[in-house]
Amino acid sequence: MTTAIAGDRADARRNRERVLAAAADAMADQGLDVPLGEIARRAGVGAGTVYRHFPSKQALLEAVFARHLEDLIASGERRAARYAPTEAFFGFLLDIVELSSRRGHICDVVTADTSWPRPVLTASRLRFRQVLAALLHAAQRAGGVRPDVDPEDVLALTAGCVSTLTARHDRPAGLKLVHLTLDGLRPCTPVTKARPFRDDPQAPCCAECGTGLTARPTGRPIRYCGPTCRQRAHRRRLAG
Amino acid sequence: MTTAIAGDRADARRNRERVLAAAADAMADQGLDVPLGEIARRAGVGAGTVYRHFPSKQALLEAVFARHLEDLIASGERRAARYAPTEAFFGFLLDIVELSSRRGHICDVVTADTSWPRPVLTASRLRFRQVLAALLHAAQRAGGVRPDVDPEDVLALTAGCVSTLTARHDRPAGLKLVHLTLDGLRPCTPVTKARPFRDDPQAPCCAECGTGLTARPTGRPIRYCGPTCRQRAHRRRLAG
Amino acid sequence: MTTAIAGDRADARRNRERVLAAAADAMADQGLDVPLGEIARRAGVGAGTVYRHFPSKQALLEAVFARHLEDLIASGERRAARYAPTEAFFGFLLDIVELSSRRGHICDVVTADTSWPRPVLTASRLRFRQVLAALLHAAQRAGGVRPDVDPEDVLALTAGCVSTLTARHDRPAGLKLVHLTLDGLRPCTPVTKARPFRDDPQAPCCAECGTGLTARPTGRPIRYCGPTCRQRAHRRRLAG
Amino acid sequence: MTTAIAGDRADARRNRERVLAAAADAMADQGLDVPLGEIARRAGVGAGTVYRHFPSKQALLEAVFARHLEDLIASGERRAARYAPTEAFFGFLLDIVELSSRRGHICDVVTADTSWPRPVLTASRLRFRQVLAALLHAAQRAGGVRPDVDPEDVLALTAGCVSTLTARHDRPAGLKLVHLTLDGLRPCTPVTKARPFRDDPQAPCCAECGTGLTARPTGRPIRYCGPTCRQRAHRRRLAG
DNA sequence: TATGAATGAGTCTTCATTCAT
DNA sequence: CATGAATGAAGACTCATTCAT
Repeated sequence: MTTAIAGDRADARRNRERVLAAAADAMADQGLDVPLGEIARRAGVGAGTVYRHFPSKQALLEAVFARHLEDLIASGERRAARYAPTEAFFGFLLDIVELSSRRGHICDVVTADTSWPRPVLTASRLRFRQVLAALLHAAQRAGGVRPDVDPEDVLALTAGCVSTLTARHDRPAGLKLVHLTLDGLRPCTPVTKARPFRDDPQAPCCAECGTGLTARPTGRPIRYCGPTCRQRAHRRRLAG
Repeated sequence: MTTAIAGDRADARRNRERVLAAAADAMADQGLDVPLGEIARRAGVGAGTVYRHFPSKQALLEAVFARHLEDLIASGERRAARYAPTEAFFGFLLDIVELSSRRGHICDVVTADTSWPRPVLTASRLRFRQVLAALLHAAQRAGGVRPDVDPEDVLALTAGCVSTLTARHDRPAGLKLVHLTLDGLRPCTPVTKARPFRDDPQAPCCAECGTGLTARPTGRPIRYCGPTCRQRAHRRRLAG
Repeated sequence: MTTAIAGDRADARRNRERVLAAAADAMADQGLDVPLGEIARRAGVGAGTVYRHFPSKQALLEAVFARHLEDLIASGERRAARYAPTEAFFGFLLDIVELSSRRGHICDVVTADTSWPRPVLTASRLRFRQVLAALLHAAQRAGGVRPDVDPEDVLALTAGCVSTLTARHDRPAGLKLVHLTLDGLRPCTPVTKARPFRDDPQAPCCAECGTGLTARPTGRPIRYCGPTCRQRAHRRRLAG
Repeated sequence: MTTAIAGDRADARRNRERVLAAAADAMADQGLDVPLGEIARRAGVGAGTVYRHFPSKQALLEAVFARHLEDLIASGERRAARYAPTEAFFGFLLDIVELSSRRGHICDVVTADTSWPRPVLTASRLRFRQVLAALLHAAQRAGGVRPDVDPEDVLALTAGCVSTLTARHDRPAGLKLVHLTLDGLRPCTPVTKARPFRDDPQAPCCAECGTGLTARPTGRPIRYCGPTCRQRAHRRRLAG
């Protein structure tokens, strides 16, 4: 009896694995809307077998996500164990980008906090957050990462990197951009300031550098914050 | 009479606008898979009316995208006309991020070149690319942007920023990250180097700094690239 | 006022004609399921105008049919007025076949008595029947048509001819068949007898000529009705 | 998994049969435009089940047609095996008329060669043609059928017979007409000649017998081909 | 037990008909 | 008054889920 059950269990586990792998592939190829029948077909099992292992399609997708998160967690733990903090942190982020972009649409889960209602993912997600936070804080203590970013920042930025890498079909070029982005987390990077349009009457600003301007009492509208910018604009006009 | 497209009557134009707006809203709320009936319901019209104005759901989505692109183009042209090159360029990117993230899933279109087979979008997309390229090149000539990025890079990075902003539900924090990312386009930012795992047998590297290592003939595995890194790791272990 | 109304009437009549003609064309091209909008498009009017002239699509189709019937009636009356009875009768049938097959699916109406519920057609149909019956009876009195056929027979046969002509894409060949068929209405053509399968136990018949057979009391099954047929079958077997 | 076709399980085969039968019935009752849902309802299954067995409505109709053709083929082969050539040939035609008219609109398929684009029917159609041609040629060799008809002629004529039988709601009367028509295929039947209208200026002909007339140099229009016809017309006028 | 057949609600799309312009 | 835009009830088809084999 025991042996028979054990045999069944092995069989079931094998099927479960095949379904999970097929689902991950199918989702990467065709998006999250891939029909369940397609997943079953790729796994070489019947639709009923998929339902034997996962109570709904939703649950299957969550299992795929959880599996992905576990891969990331494992990667983070390896990085933490074997590298200096800063190296481990950035290496982990690159791992996330790499693994997530390869898996297509699955990457969303890394950041999605509220979009999946079921609590199945909670455990994996929590551990993932802990690993990320630990690596981040260690790197910050080591001085390799700006102190004013929190784990949410990092997560959002990483999601952006996955998007960047996916958008840039030229893979080396994409990676270059990812590195560019991640370097923004290192200390001492200046921050671009957003500026309103110059002609916005509610917020006049220098036409050259965008500095906010205060209207003169004379009423004549001013265009530049000072002679420096006026001169610079003049030179540009000459250069045409 | 297969799907005659509506003409220019006042009520028809009004309905067309309502449908477009409702579609943009619905897509932002529920994704590109939003049922057409939901769009019709939001617009307060019948399903048939949607089809009178757009011959298929696909065409409706494309029209929404094209409209979005045209908004971006207009924004870019305003920036180009009224700002110094570098200001205009970064302002345009922030506009894109701003407008696209508000519109949810529509942002994909900014980067998607080949994913939409129909040529409806071609014209808008082309002009968008031209505007972006012009702003980029002007900013590069002005010395405000690294010379080694091309329009594709910028587009991919911008897509990443949209993703970042969407992922970070805290809006000011998200904008901070976006600025961080865009600053990577300014000159003189160093690039993070990706490194393989230290224990990868095919590519051993220093456990502290990641520098590639060459195995010694003695066979004893080495862990650090030199005494400096060994000492640094030691101090970290003491602190840990 | 009167002039204005007269002008309107002329205009309306013109539109009514255009719609009728467009409907006939469209039905010939695309079948009875042609969308009403397509008819309006071909007529160069709006859908509303079609409804101004015909209260429903059904009514429009019936008007087309009635028009077709009136064409046939006119043809029949010309034949009756100008030809000898037998000539007139067969000429009329050929006219029906000709006109109906040219008009595609409309031909059904010639025979359809009960399929169209509305009484709009009744008047035209009645007159058509009268014309046909008059021509038939005259031809029968003249000895040119078998006396044992009635108008229903003729109508059914004519419908068959339309079908034959439509089925045979080679037009001259189709006409040859039509003539072949119509000649069956002339006097003295023998009638093919339908026969059950020889091996049908309920109705044994001669394997050569199909004559019904009576089982012999001996029980040995018989195959031929007599020596003549047996010999004929034998010769055929030799000829192989 | 787009419309996986059902396999060979007992229940699946049973359902497939029920769907086919229901489709044939429904098509006979309501025409080819019968809603698929109606077919499903008659078969006592869900709409999805119909799609499991037939990938589209089109495919279902084709399957019904193919089934019909196969019935006809079987009938033709039985006729060929058990009857003398001429008997077999006419018996086959009567079988076709019988089976097709019972099945309503399906009869079209017998003649339709090019109207169904998909090649599903090709095999059945080809065999049907072969059976028909074989029977025809054998009957022609046996002297029972005019040598100047080809299989296309026969097919077109048979389609006409189906139409005739359908049009004549009185079944025995309809069969009488069918026999009348088919006898036209037997040797030595004269062919009705079509004649233009007498008053057609381009083709003047005798008002009594239709023979073409040549205008006299005197210019006075002539009405009859000779004194015989003139006298005959005179007598008719007296009788009229 | 695993399979895959059956289900039926939901989606896109068409089109006869009505009605505002 | 003619136009053509709006309507909404079907219809074909898909697919997550259940259940018989």
